[in-house]
Amino acid sequence: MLVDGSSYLYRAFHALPELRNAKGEPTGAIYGVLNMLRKLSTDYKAQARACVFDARGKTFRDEVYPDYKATRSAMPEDLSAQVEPLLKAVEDIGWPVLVVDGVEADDVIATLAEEAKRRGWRTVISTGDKDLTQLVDERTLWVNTMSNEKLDVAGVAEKFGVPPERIVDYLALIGDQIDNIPGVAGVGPGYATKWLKEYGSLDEVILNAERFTGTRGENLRKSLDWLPKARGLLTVKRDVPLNVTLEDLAVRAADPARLRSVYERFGFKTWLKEAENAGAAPVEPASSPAPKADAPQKRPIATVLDEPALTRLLARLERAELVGIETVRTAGEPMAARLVGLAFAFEREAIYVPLGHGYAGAPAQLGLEQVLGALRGWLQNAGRRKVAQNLKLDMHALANHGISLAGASYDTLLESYVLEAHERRELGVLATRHCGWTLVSAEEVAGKGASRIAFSEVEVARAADYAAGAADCALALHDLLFPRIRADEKLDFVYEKIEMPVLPVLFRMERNGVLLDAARLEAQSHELGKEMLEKEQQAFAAAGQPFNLGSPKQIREILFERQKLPVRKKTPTGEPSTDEDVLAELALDHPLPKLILEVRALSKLKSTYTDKLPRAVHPGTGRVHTTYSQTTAVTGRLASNDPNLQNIPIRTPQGRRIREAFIAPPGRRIVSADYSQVELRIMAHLSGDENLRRAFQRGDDVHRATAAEVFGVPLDKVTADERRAAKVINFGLIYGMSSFGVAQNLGIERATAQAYIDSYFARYPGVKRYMDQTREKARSLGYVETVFGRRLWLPEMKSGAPVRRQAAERAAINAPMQGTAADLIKLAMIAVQKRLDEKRLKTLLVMQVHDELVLEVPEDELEDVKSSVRSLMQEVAKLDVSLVVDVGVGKNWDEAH
DNA sequence: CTGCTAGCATA
DNA sequence: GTATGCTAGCAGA
Repeated sequence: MLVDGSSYLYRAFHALPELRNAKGEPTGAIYGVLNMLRKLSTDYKAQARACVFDARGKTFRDEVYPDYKATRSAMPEDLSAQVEPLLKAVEDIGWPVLVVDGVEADDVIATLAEEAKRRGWRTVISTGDKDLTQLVDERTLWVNTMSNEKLDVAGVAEKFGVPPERIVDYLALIGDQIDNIPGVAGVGPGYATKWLKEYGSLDEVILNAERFTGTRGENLRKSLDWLPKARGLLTVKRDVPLNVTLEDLAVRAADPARLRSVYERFGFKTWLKEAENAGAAPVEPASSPAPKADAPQKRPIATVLDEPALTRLLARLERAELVGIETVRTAGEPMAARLVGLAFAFEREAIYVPLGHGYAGAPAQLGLEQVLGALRGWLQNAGRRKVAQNLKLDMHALANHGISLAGASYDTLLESYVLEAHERRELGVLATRHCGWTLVSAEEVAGKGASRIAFSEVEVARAADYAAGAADCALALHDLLFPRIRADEKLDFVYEKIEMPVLPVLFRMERNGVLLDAARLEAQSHELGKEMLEKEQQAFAAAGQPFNLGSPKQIREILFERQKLPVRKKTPTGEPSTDEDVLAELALDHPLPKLILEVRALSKLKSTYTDKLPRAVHPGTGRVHTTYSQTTAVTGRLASNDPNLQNIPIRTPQGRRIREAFIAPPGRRIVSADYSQVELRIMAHLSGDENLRRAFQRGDDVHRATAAEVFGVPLDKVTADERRAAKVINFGLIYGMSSFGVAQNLGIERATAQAYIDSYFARYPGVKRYMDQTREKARSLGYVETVFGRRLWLPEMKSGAPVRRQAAERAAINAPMQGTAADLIKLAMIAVQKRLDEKRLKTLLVMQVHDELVLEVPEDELEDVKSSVRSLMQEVAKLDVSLVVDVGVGKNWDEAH
């Protein structure tokens, strides 16, 4: 029995929830690997066994291939902290540990397997790594103890389409992402199998390389020199020198005292109890949940199909202190969703109420109207508190049926966002990470992509597992996450005073939508189309042939291969770039790049905006309803999608015309209120820099003021170029700039850019100090904060890869400014909506674009709204620098600017 | 049909 | 240099 401990170490670390013992030391990976070994001990009765780990440092593969594993990132701290304790623990539970200097676990395993083979023994190799299937033969079995997959010779042939002795050929063709060994570009498992079946072996494929057609054939020919090397790297060594024999690995009984002390040390309570029962108890199977001290229990699921059950449900809902809810909805936009079922979790039970399952053989269900009629009072009662994952979606689904959800007190999506903005937070992911649960996913019950079925077609029992499980999980997650927020004054403020209160404001904005002049956009589409056609013809003439202007690949061929224009930069995949910067530069000397740029600009406007926006108009309301994501941007900003209303063009006159189509209905006006230079003002506040604060207090044009300081000229003598350079520097500061970026942006030498930056920091020493402190804080604490205490974690600050680390440093500089601005406008939105409600105004908030609020205002409310929105936004917080808001009014969004 | 890349719109 | 979302093209399966 040969176990690849290293492969399980990584997989266990990532697959299991974040376990810790009482001392707070991470134990998840240790638990996972020990669990694996325990399971193997019961599944197989071996006479010799070993658990093998990779040694640190270089191996022969690094010698022959310097890029080996070069793309692998450093081991996370929580994992590396577990390695040494794990090695000891494995020994303590009675498994010999092998770590051989300069040799990878794979090669040690292969060498021992070879020795066993010589002796005629049968061998089981347990690993998560498919590469080792190359060792499978009549007497050698490959098993993955995590997934329970077992492969013998026939199994390997079936899974990969090639026998074990061809696995290295197969792997060489595909390549290995993890170990940074390239294969043939464009060849995946499908083609690798096909080729090896046709030609028999990699050597034959290489010999017949000329016969392969197309891009894939060309790629194969490019890889001819490399493929044998790749195969060499992927072939395990079966003859490494070892100073152990199979006799040394003979299985011995574990020492009960050592077992107990291991389990005790790591807090594996179930195992400890079992070990204390003198080894008589059976070994716990691998599939049992992690022994997490405070892991919640899943609630049993029941389904409500008749009136008495509904009556009982309602009575219990009315008594429950807090209820987890989940709506099952038809797919598509939130505004169009219809209810298919409702789930509730409280006390010791999770309940599913199917409403619209209509497949053949579906059980008789209560009517939608009947159920909503019965539950309406509870759903709309603000005193009955609810929690859900992504409440806004449930609010929309219910609103579509005329129900206004009240008492929506907690949202686990927002709780995770406040606590761990940098982590993933799909419900299933949260369930695993925090509860150690595996949830039934929507994909599992309804399928995905084209084969997805409507929830109304899903079996009631399966939908119940899914929906009641989700409601249950929301309640359980809340119990775990909310106390962590309450315990931290800053996070409590962000959750209670910003995120939860802005949620209903966003909901209202989404339902309000914005009125669109679709006919106007369609007319613009038509014009843009005509213009594009003309430019396209000119481009074809300049190229001497027609080509697809939307294809960077074809543009590359025309410009760099046929016309031999110089390659200015490469894309991340190594192809010559044809982006705007490159084409703009080439356009100085050649006609074609300019035409391509012009067509691109037109095509972007047409395809993304004038063609698409009219189709986004909701048939019921005649307006466009975006969805704001409150938990996408790690900095605290909102994101807008379906459609994105936060990237409507403004810079070019042609683009601006699209804003003319965002209109107010008769008798109303569009009002736009935007914060002026808000991020720079926040920087002035955060840094306390006197010079910068003074510029804002005096009401100076801040870019002009910066130019005067940096270039040492009087304010009224600043040239346009100097102001432009100062503006680039100011923005650069917000983004954690480098001299390289500034130089590129201004088209100047790097040294000159550096001189500007030095001069800036000399004139604004407070800013310099602030930047240094922020970097230092991010490094030492691992996070940065906004003025209001929103926290952004930056795990990559400690990355061993300089590029990643520097990117994290720039994010650390930017996040407090971008994030504080996001906090400010969210607070302002809450205040504005509150006032609209209190004064019973008919004004609607219709859009938010990061530093701008857009409202639709009845003419008789204009004066009131203009002044009150301005003052609410300006007074939303007292910073050391005053906030300035510009307000504009118009019949459309463009005029309002 | 699905997922990725290149490119580009916003603050 | 920060933070996003969307589209067309294209290759893989």
